[in-house]
Amino acid sequence: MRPSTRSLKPEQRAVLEATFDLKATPDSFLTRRLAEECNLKPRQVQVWFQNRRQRLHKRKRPVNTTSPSAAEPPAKKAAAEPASSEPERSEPVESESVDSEADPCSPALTFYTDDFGAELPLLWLDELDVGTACDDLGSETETTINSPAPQRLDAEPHAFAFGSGEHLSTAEMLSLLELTTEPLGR
DNA sequence: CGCAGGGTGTCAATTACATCA
DNA sequence: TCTGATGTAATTGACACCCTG
Repeated sequence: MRPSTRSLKPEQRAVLEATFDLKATPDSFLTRRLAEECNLKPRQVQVWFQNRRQRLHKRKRPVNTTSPSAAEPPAKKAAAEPASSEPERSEPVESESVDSEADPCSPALTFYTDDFGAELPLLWLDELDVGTACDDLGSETETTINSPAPQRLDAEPHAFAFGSGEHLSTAEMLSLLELTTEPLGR
């Protein structure tokens, strides 16, 4: 709302928002990629996503001061507990972000809209070199993208595995992203 | 095979700053 | 002008996982 001097530029935020809408927890490669595209430090991108997730959580369930421990189990382990049935993990990727926040401030951003109805910032989607698209996303998703391998693929339930490979079509990429996140419902 | 340490990532909480009413 | 509320970027501390020796 307020364009604070400390805030990121609208274009940068638009890219991050759009990406967040599809993937709330980007892996290291995607983080670097976004940092590159947005002219930010990877750390900044990381922090942005972190804060974004935090904001989303707080909005969804406002801090209940009544019984914090009762309603919220340890929750610490959720950080690196991908396969577990953490309800929170799947939620942050709802809609809300792009529609309500990115839109008004994304003048120069070009989005790709596929038959899926999802929008992606072309800048990074176009350049993702994806190799082997795994058909079976249910348990072990392994998409290979031509770039340095992230350290912790398992950090996410359906993480991508970067290695080497060919191009994945935009539609395939989108479908992967769609499957790795909640349905956008747009 | 089991264990310890390093590296990495996430989350929750917190801080610092900017802006607005 | 001052103050409180709000939003955002960044930091800190704890925890969990993977990899390696």
